[in-house]
Amino acid sequence: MTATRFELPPQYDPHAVERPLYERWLAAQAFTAHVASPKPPYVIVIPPPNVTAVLHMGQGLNNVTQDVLIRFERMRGREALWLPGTDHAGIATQNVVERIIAKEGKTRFDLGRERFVERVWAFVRETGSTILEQLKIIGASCDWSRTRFTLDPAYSRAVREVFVRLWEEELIYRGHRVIHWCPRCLTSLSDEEAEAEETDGKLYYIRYPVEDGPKPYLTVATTRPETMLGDTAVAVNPNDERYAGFVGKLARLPIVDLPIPILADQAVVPEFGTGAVKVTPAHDATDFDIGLRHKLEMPIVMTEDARMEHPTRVPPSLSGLDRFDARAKIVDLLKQRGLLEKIEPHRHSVRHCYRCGTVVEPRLSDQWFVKMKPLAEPALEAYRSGEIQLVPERWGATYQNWMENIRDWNISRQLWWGHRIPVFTCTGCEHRWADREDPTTCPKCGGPVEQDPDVLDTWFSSWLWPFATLGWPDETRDLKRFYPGHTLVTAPEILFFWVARMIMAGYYFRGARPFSTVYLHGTVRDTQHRKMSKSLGNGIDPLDVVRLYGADALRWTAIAGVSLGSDLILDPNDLATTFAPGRNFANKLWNIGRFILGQLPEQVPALESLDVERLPLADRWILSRAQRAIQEATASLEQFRLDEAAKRCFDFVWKELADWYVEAVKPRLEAASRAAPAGGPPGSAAVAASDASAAHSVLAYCFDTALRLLHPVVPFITEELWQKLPGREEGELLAVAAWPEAREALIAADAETRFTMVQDAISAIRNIRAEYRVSPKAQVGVVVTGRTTEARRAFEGERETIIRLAQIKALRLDGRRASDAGAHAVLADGSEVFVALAGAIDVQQECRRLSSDLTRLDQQLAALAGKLTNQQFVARAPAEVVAKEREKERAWRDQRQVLADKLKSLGCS
RNA sequence: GGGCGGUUAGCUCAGUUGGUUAGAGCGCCACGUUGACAUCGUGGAGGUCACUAGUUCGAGUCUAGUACCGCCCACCA
Repeated sequence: MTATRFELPPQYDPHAVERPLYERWLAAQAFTAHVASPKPPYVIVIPPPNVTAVLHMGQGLNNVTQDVLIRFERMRGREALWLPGTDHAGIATQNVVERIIAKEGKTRFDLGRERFVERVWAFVRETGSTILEQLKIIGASCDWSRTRFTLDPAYSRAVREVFVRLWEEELIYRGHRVIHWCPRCLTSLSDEEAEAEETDGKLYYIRYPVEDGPKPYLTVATTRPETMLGDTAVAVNPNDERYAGFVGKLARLPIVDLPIPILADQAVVPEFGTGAVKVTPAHDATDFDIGLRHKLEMPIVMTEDARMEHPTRVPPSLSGLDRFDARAKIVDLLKQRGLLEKIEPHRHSVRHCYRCGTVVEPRLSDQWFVKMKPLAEPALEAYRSGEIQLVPERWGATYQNWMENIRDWNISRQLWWGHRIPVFTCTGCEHRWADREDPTTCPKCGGPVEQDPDVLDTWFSSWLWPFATLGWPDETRDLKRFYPGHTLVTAPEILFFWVARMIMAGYYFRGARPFSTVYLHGTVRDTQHRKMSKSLGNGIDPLDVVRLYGADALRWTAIAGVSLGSDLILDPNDLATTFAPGRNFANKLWNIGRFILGQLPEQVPALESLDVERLPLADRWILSRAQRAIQEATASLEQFRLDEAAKRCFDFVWKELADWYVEAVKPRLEAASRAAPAGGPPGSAAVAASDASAAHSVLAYCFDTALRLLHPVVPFITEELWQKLPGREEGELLAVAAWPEAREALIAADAETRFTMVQDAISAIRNIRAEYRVSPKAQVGVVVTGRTTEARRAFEGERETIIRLAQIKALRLDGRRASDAGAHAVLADGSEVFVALAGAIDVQQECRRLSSDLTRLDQQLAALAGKLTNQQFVARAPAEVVAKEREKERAWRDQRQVLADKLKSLGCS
């Protein structure tokens, strides 16, 4: 925006200022953290978005929250580092590129591993910076000079180092067990990556014929009939007397037509289903354990993409069928043979792949696991001792529960995109080891070596983010200066995936917490409280919001619209309403700025040069309110109550500065501009000028303070306006300016009380005018009678304010009035307001008004009297509470008296 | 099955250790363009704080239970 401060347009135009300002911040390196600076550090590492991601509202909320915190701490004088970057996101990214080449009619197997990975790299190089650029658009003050990617060579070295260390410490092992397998992504998943979802399914009761048993068959219940092709036993609980006679006999597995043992195992719950369960060791984790205990065979009867296949167990008619088609067909076959007893509806949880939603298939395979118990202990202790705090605190129980019941982590993925597992096997002597370098020959026998084909779980690299981004394992200057970090801001969804594991890695590899506070914000939802998602089509594109209403409006809604830990509810069908508060506020701020900047001379005297004690009441009031705003906003930010901080600043700017102070000070400013050229009575010009000059100081100070306080939430508009304040030096930036400090000397409780009386008087007059429908143009006469000396002084001091804000012609403060034709009001302290309305007044209406006030007061007084005559209350309540109630009663009685007198004098019945 | 959260104005939500007449934004009604702002101003209407019982001098706030909504965890197949 090139306009000078005297010719700003009446509407704030975010597009004209945002990009140039961001460029300016970058050019000034305002967001760059310095290793050599003497300031105490404050570090946030970004939750790295997927490298292929485009910004969505959840990330908008996440990043704006981080930006508020980092900007606040930067202004407070800390060496603030917000470290940005992206995650290679193994499965997700591989899926994206697989979809792209699918359009060319190819699969990754057509390309081969090397060419496919090259293809992914090309894609990442092309699109990988998209989301980072989008973060700039919403104003994120990241230190872009430190941007990291989890597949950077340096970062990959850290991943490899961690793997090898864990290997050396024997915390990594090869496990042969049933894991979660995604038949679409063709990879194994960790327990966390297989999301349970309640589903309405069916429970099939199937009869397995029994040879020489007490009965000719045994009925088992299953939700997955197709797995029966892999059954190698039937199990019952050892204490289940119903089946005692069956244990040790053989059942005939239908369709496959094989004999399988009936055995007893503790894992079987007698109450569920029939109490007899089919055992499929290769396709069910519990059955696998049973299989181990009873040394059963464990045939795998499905292909990796979940089609039925087995040389002897799958009959030709089922071979090659998808598992769900096979299920239907098997159910038919059982029906035909009279072996299907019944089908019951059954609600149970089914696990799905967290990346593609496919139903996960439990599958027996060999994978690499990390032993987690040794890692979890310090992480658990960190929470218990308070070294790491969760905000809101209630997530602590969830964290603790997970840590206490932690299970080993399957870290191998059958993918191509990611960190290849650095395990090597000699094809000669079968020696197997993990290596920091790529070996060409076996160190034992010199034979040829093969590397493990799998890659590591993406989270196995991101759990190192707080230190691998700073150069670990090297003891870099960055690492020494910026580790440990401070605040981690994220959604609870990745508490286990990422946060818990970062804490474990931090203690294990660095011996120190990665951060001291975990701030967990809510989820972005639509008005039906559904999570915003691409598939539901209920999302809001943050960039659309920026285009329509500006980045600050987006930020305002994301911060002021959501309290600590709660979800952010937005209406995707009504962006205008959703983001209007932020846009309106920005515009208000802009116009307050327009007015104030237009008033200020080039040289504004510093506040320090004023004798605060002698300032007009309104000035002392607003200066005091500014201190409160500073104190309260700062305290709220320190407690992560960002919405409270934002709203407190909003109220200061709009409800206090604009609605009252600016209006109160206008007469003085006008008087000065009138007096200056012509001159009135001797000396009046000088007085007016000095009054105005003081007002300039107060205005400049309050506005400057407001801009500083609001900058973390709405950085663009505040910077733009701040730049236009007089006295700005070349190159000065609000982004790195000092956070305001409250000054005790400016706090004036008495001024606040007295100005409140003035506000009450004005409101009372306005109320009467509205109620009697007095035209705004009608300049009525008003008499205000202060009850106390204090009140009278206040009204006298702000006489001009009352006249102006209540739109009145004549104001008397001596209690004398021309007639009784008018409307009355009684203020909280018993002061009286009389508005002369000769002609317009309707005595009946006035009576009704006053009596209804009286009735209300009487009701309140009655309730209060009940309280005060209650001996229990007087005896048990704290003395100050009782005193407060007594004081209240006195004030209400005064008000009542005044009202009653009025009614009497008006002759109301 | 276990654990956690929510239920306050038409809508979205505040209400921090129990203590003024329960608040805000948006929406609604009335009036109004006075040179900062109609993306505005002034005034107003609107709430038995989900329900029940309890603790207490006093409960939106604490306790127990009920109902509905949501989230997390869990090897009952």
